[in-house]
Amino acid sequence: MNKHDAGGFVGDRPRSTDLDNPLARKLEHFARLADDDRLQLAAALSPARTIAARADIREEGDDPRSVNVILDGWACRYRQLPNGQRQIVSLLLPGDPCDPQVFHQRRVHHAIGALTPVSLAQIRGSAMKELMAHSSALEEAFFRERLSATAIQYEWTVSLGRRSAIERLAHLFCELHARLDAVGLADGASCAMLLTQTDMANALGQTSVHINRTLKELRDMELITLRLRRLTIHDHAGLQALAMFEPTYVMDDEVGSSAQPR
Amino acid sequence: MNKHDAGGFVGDRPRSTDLDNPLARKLEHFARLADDDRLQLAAALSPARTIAARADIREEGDDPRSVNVILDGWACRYRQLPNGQRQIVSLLLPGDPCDPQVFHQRRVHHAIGALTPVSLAQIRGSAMKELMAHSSALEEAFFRERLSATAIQYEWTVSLGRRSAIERLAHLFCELHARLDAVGLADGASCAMLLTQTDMANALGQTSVHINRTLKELRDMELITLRLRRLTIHDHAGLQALAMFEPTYVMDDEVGSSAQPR
DNA sequence: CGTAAGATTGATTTCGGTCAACTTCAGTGG
DNA sequence: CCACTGAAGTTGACCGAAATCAATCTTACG
Repeated sequence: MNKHDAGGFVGDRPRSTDLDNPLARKLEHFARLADDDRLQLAAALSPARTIAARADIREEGDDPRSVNVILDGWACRYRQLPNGQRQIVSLLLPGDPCDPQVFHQRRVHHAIGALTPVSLAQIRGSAMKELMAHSSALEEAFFRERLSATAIQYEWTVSLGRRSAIERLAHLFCELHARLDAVGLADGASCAMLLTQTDMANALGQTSVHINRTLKELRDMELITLRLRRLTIHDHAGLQALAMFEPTYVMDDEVGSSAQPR
Repeated sequence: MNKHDAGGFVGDRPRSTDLDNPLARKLEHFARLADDDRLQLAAALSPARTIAARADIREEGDDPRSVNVILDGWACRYRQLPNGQRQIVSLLLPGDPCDPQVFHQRRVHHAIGALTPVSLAQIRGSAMKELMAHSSALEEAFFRERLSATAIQYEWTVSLGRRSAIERLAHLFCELHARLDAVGLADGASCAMLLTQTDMANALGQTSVHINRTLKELRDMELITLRLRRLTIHDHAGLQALAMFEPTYVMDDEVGSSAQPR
């Protein structure tokens, strides 16, 4: 599973940067990649480093175009208001780039924090440019990945603005399941759910007390169960209808995702 | 509710694509442009077309990388939920690109609508690439423009999630004033305010009735006045403090904006 | 100058927040 | 192996900000 002369110089290649990383799996949804594309991509990923749960992810390098990619674990982009309130602005799952560009603005307006232990790899800006220049498939894939992230961000605005508590939570679960499914991390109707109720509250602009009650309501409606950090969706169609969730915006791909019942 | 398109082709005037367009003014904040950069930029802008107030802005071409730039008027990105509720996801002001890429996703998940009559110019994808290739200043400027738009989007999430009604409205006013100021459209402490109270409600996830009361409260606190589609900020520091507004995320530039008291 | 969109105001309701107590659970060390 | 600890989750009583419903009033403009 190892190859050199991948157009580069990279000598030693640790395990984490192998061909089957979550970023590659995700990009497959956005463009049909050639074997060589996957090779180049894997070669561009720096060795993984690990961040402890609840620690902030900080930039080290100085290259504003470089991209940190999550290989394992969950993280979030968040903002802490002067009055102490916290709002999670986006959730970052395996395969997601977590645009460290933000570290290059004058003042950091939102931080990136690990919600669980996180393993990260970096693609340098120069390597990124080369990837895009060499492969139009990769260029297309990265371009559409950005569109997808943006669409997800817009949909969060819609949730916070116009969805009720139960709709919001339902929508979050639909989104997370779809995103995890896209990188092969959903197991049929179930997937990991690594957020605490307080995290959910910080993401959905509510209190953990009310999340708890809403969760109970979703359980009582027999739409989901949530046990041992694992979410199971019993009635996918029902949950999506309640959430007014339209699955296509997450991936909007050619192939269609694997575990989308109904 | 939406009228049909304004047919386009209204009095094409190369005038609008002159050197002093709002996009150029905005980009100046992000990188120091040479005369030649401004020239190239102006040349890349297609003749302006006009969209009627309350009409949707639709894509015509087929080039996913092309960018529509607002030259005059206000628009918004919005989403209409199946239950009829409307949420404005972002506001688009003169100088803002309104990423028509969205029209190239399978299903359009959010539309772009004119809030006032809008005049638009387009930069083709190929022209865009050339601009970036020829001038690293323009490349830098467009790159940072994207960062800024993203930061604004994140801040909306924070507003909807964690700010109270009056804080939200105050924050919106601070943001709009800063953005208009950056393209030379603020006049000291005052600027145009082309949103109806219903628009504000749709942007801030509230009802127009409550916007009205909140507006009154802001007036009573002598922070602002709003008359004849014009906003005047009487106590900039007070408004910013109330909104927990941190001006730098909007532009975060070298030069600093012109009308930022204190 | 008539009309419709927008703005204003009051009365009432409701969803979600606040406060507070209590339980469960995972991990740690004696 | 159990006792202790702190974080996470659960539940109840009460409160309050914003929604809803409804009735004007004002303004822009054809």
